[in-house]
Amino acid sequence: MKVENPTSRDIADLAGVSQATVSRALRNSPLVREETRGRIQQIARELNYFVNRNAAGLRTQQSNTIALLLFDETDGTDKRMNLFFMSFLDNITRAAARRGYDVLLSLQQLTDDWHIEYQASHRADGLILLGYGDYLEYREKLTALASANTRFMIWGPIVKDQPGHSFGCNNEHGGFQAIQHLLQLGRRQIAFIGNTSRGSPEHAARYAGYVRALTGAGIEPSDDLCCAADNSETLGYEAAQQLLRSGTPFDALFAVTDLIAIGAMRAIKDAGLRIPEDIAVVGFDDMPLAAHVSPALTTMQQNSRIAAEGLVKGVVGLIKGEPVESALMEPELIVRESCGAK
Amino acid sequence: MKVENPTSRDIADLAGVSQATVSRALRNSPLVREETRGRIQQIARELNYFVNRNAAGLRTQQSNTIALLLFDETDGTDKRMNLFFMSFLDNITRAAARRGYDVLLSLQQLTDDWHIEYQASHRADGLILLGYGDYLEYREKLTALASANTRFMIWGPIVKDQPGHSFGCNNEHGGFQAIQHLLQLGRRQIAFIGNTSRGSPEHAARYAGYVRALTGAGIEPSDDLCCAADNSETLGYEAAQQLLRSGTPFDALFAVTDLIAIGAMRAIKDAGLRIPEDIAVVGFDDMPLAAHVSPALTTMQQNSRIAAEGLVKGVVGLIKGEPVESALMEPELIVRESCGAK
DNA sequence: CTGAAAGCGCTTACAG
DNA sequence: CTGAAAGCGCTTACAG
Repeated sequence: MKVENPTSRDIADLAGVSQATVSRALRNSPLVREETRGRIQQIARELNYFVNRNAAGLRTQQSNTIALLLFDETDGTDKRMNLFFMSFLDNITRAAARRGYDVLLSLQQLTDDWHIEYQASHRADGLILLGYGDYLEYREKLTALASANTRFMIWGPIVKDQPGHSFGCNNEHGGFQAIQHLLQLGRRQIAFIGNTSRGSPEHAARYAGYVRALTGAGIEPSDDLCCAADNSETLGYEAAQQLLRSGTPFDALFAVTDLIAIGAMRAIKDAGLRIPEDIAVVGFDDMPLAAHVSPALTTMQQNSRIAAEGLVKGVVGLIKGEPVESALMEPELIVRESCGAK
Repeated sequence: MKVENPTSRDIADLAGVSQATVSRALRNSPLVREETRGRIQQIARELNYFVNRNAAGLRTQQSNTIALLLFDETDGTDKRMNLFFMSFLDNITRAAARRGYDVLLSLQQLTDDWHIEYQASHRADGLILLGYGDYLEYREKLTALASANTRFMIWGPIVKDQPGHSFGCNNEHGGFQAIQHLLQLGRRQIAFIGNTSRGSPEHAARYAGYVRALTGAGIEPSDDLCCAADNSETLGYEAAQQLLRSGTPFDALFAVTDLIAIGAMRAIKDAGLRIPEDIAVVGFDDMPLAAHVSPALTTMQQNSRIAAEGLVKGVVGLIKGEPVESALMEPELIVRESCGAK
């Protein structure tokens, strides 16, 4: 009774129906009489039959797969990946599975330009792009993707005139909240570390929130308390060192990412200062590390479950031809020790 | 000239050859005259053509895809994933890509039993199973997989009579090296935290290395210095607390994983003791966190690039019907601050 | 409610 | 070196 690699035809033979009826029954078509359907499904189960995805995909021109393109900006020296992505991955596969989609993983650099290939080769019905970095650099790639009619969602901010759809975090409001929190704790000289250039719109938005909060409190943001740094622990360390050496005093520091914050905290400690007593620190991301550094880092959390849901819902919508809007989710302040609130 | 969704037939028409010749040319068959081949490939490039994977897969009965099944034992309370896996994922996709394979990602629980489906549905040609936990519990699943003729590699130890092939870390030798290191630094009362039961053979093997090293140095391993704990920071904390309270003095601690070590370090600090002065600590895994805790954790590193290579090479071998042997790789001692060597 | 038939786009023996 | 033809295993109009 066992067939090696059963096909719908094998089931049809055993059930005494046509192959077409088997196909219908297995897809729960109401066209098939319930009794027949049950019998067929029973046989399929016994034979350990599963629909051949290649055949079904060829026929329907779908793969029911989403390609997840993760491009991170590790520069070779700093091989650490953005740990926030791990739970992101988890939640994305779950959100996709809930909708009947598999997830194809790729962690190549975005400098290669075979992303289009995923959809063109019918391996994926749509893409999700995850990564931090200089969005201006990607602009061209995104345009190519869009013009190739690729369905894709970008994890990131809503950027004017950027091709495609995105789902991201309300970074401006996140930055604002972080500073509000520090202000409420009585801090007045709040330094900022992060890249505020147009090339990293997410970080620039967090900076904009920083400026708005300070201005709203009647404090003039000072260039002397602002130091640029890309997302790495080492660069955070160096930036903090620079701020400390510049002589302009500050009693709080908002780092545009946790990784930068952690580097900065090390610099502050190396300078013999205490956290949060002398300098309160707030980060952004809530990567797993954040809860484990000492003191534990207060940070703006990006909920990866919500993010994953937004992205997957987006691509699936695009795949199905439904109208999709770019959207933002709200980050949440997680109060730990580094800000001095506890 | 642009065709919406070009097929090999479109190219054939444009090149004035048969569709079969196009197929051959695109696969670089030496059967096709070089001039013809070049012309065809040129046209394919211009049309942005990519072979329809569903059609090719249906014809060849292959998917050129490996499914990566990640099952972790997060108990709901501790949602942190084993961070070691992130770079593992990265290296696995790269190793697979090098061999022309895509990677399908799944992070479902192994308690579901659809893994067989991946191969039966022709979505993947083989599987890689990643996860820590009670291997005895998985035994049944593995047997089912094997009897369904599924090609799979397990990341883990070589277990007697376990179905399938595995690639893992030489945990016994790793444990041995960790203890050797502590002994060389003059520590004599070395505590152990970790699960030594048969259910976690990897951890049990590390314990075996611990015992061998101590015995070799003429030290009788003491049950009073050994405390069981599964892989979590919280459980590591509690286990260390228990050891400290028990009254049996110790000047070093070997934790069977970094996560446990990090929890234990917190307990040691909370007890007012210094690391490494009072108690030296060594972990296992070298997860990204390890370098960032304070003091930085000395640990046995598992090289994820080598691990990924071993696993991918294994499945691909199985897929191609080549003989595959289970194997082990050697972990490497990474000396940081927590052991007191620096 | 069911069946016969077409066709998705490839790869590959077979024939020349 | 090239072409005509079969067939991989489905899904789905079309007909009854």
